[in-house]
Amino acid sequence: MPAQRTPAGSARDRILETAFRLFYAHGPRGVGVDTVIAESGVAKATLYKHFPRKDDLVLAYLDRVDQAWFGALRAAARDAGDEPRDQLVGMFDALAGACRRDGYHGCAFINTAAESPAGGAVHARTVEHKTVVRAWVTELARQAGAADPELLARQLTLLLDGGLAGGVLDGDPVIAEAARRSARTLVDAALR
Amino acid sequence: MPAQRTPAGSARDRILETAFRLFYAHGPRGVGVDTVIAESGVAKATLYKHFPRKDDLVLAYLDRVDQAWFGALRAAARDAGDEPRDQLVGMFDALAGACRRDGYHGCAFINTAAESPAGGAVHARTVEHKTVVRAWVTELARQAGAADPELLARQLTLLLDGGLAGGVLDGDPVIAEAARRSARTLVDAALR
DNA sequence: GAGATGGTAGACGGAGCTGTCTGTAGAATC
DNA sequence: GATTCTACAGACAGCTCCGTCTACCATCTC
Repeated sequence: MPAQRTPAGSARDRILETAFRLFYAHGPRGVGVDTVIAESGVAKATLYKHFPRKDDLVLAYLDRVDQAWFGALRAAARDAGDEPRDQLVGMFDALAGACRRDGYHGCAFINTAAESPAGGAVHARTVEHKTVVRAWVTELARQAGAADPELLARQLTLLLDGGLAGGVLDGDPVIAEAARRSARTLVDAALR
Repeated sequence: MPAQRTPAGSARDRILETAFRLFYAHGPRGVGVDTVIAESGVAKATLYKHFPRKDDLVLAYLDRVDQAWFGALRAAARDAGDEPRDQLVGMFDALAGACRRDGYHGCAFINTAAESPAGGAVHARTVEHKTVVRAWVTELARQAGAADPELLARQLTLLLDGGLAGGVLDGDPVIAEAARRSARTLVDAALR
C-alpha cells in the first residue's frame, strides 16, 4: 500500500480513550455522544465518520476492555508459574489488581449488558466475552487434570464474576482475597 | 387517625407493580416516567404525588426487590433444615429458582448500581442491601461454627453475586448448580 | 492546479426525558 | 351543602440525546 493507513489515528485514538474512560465510569447509556466529543476535543463529524452509530463506539469500547481484562487475566496466570493448577488460582491476582485500581467500578461487561437490549449486538458481545474467557479457563482446568473441567471452569468464572461485578458496590480488595482463597479450595477439591 | 390511610392504595400499588416489572427488565434509567404512567394507567400528577422524584420510585423498587430476594434466600435456607451448615448451602436454591424464572435478568441491585451515580441515595441503597445479606450469612456461618465466619460469608456471597450478576448475560440454571456445589465444598472446608 | 483525505466548528431536527401546572371529577367527611 | 381528598387527563417548559448537515481548512498526491 502506497499511502500508510492512518497518519497516526490520533483522532480515533482520542475518541476511544475518552469513551473508554467515560463509558466505564458512568455506563455507555450514561454518557452522551456530545460529552465524548467535548472531552476528546474532536469534531462531531469526525466521531461519526469513525463510529457511524453510538453502538459502534460501545462495541469498540467493549473490545478494548476485553483486551485489557483478558490480557491481565492471562498475565496473572502466567506469573503464577508453569503448573496449570497454580495458574487457575493465580489468575485471581488480576482481580486483586483491578480492585486496587483507582476508579474501579465493577465488570464493564455485566454493567453494559445490564443496560443493553437483549437482542442487540452490544449484548451479544458481552456474552461472547464471557464465553471466550470461560473456554480458556476450561482448557486450563483440563490441563490441570480436572475430572470435570467444564464444572470447575464454571465455578471459577462464577467467582471471578462475583468479585468483579460486586465491585460496582464495594471495591474492597478483601473481596479479591476471599475469591482467591475460594479458588484454591475449589481447585484442590477438584484435583484431589 | 380518623381517616384511614389509603382507601386501597390501588393507584400506588399499580405504579409500584409496573415500575418493578419495567425497571427490572430495562434498568431504571432505561424506563421513562411517562412509560410507567402509561402502563400503570395512572395520572402523571398521581405518580408524582406518591413519588416526588423518579429516584423515590427507584428506591421503592429496590425495597420491593430486597423483600422478594432476601425473603427467597431465607426461605430456601429454612427449607434446607435446622442445621446452619445445611442452610448455608440450601440458600443457593433461591438462586436456582431465580435462574429458572421467566424474564430473569440478573441482580437488580448490581444492575441498578451500575447506572447510578456513586454518591447518591440509590447507590447507597444497593450497598445497604448487600451489607444486610452478608451480615445474615455471617451470622449463619457463626452458628455453623466456622472459624472465620466473616471470610466464609464473603466467599458465599461472592458466589451468590456471581451467579446472580451473571444472569444478565446467561440465565443458564447450570450456573446455580455450579454455585451450589461450590458452596458445599467451601462450607465443608471451612467447617472441617 | 485539481482532487482526495481527514480534520474542525457548530447549527439543526426530531425525539425522549423529568418535573410542573391547570383543570375536571367522584367520593368521603364535616 | 361545603369541603377535602384522591385520582384522572394532558399541556407545557426546559433540557438532553442521537444523528445529519453545511461550511471551512490543512495536507498530501497526482
